[in-house]
Amino acid sequence: MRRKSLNETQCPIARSLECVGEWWSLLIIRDALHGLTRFDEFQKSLDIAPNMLTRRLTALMESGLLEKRQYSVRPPRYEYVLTQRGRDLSPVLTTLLAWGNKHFAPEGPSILLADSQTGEIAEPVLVDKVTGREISAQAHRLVPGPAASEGMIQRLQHYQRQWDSHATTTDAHYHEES
Amino acid sequence: MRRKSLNETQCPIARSLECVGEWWSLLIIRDALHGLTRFDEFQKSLDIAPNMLTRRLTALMESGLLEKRQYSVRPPRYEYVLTQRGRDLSPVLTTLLAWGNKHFAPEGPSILLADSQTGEIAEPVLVDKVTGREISAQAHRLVPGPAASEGMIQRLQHYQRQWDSHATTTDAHYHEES
DNA sequence: CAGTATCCTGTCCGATACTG
DNA sequence: CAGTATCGGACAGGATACTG
Repeated sequence: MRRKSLNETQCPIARSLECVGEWWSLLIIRDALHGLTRFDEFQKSLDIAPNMLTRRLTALMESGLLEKRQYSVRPPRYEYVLTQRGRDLSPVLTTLLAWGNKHFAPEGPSILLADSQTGEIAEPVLVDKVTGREISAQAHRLVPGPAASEGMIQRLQHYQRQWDSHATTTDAHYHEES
Repeated sequence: MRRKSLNETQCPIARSLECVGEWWSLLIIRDALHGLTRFDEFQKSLDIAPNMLTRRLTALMESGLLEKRQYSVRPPRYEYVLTQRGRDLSPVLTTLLAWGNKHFAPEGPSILLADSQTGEIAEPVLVDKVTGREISAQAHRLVPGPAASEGMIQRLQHYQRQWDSHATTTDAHYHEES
């Protein structure tokens, strides 16, 4: 395949990007999460060339994020629906949305998340379901899982050392940036 | 620029992807979050061609995710450190990690997130900081923010209709139409 | 060590034309 | 409406050589 280094990588982030790294992928998933299912809905919404859309849809199906379903026999018509795997990308898109709102919306956000019942604006935060505490670089760290290879363990140890020294040496100027 | 449709888009997800859509970007940020700062640390960790690394680092600096800082005068040496904007990508990477663990680790995850104090495995979930409830497609929806254009409002209304019909046809029990 | 300078290939992506 | 076929351009990404 294209990037040999990744096939050897067990890094789940790299593996995830293998699926949704291409530019349109996440936007298609975004629209699918919004309920779009048909070819021309996607095309109009994304303003994407039809051949590109075909390619991306095919790739997403091969990755198991979308399923093609026939909804009409005559004429034969298909719709593209999210699998569970695709739906599970929702938190990724939500955090991406929050990040974009925070950093690329000088005149205020144009899209916000709201509670369906109360209508109140929601503020998405990542927390540890076990302890309820907010996930942070200080309070959490990465550890090797059951399937970690020897190389991965080394890598994580290396990271840990890097982070330790980084944290102690650069803590000072963290606070002086606005 | 390359994708004219996106410059017109106010979608914060699209704007975010404008920054980190390229393939290496998020992996570099991942390593930077782990404490890597120097050119050759990145290069060894990512196994990336040096010219590509230069290009990506430059792009990330132009997007305001990284800063170049001189840490030695003679010989002149620079390090690449995350800005606040770059550090704020951490939740995105964490959710991506969780997604990868869930869907692309048949023999179990190779990397997990753990509580630094207790060592307990953490389970990242996205919740609404206001209500404390978990963010879900059923309990939350997207609404136009203060800077939403007329087109964006239309778009969100369109999404809402799509989602309603989708929800009622596929999961009738979720939502009684009022 | 920390990159820069070239050159090359793959492919992402767009535009257009066409089909059942 | 729901795509497929074909062509071409831009650029991400790779390999290699070279520099202070």
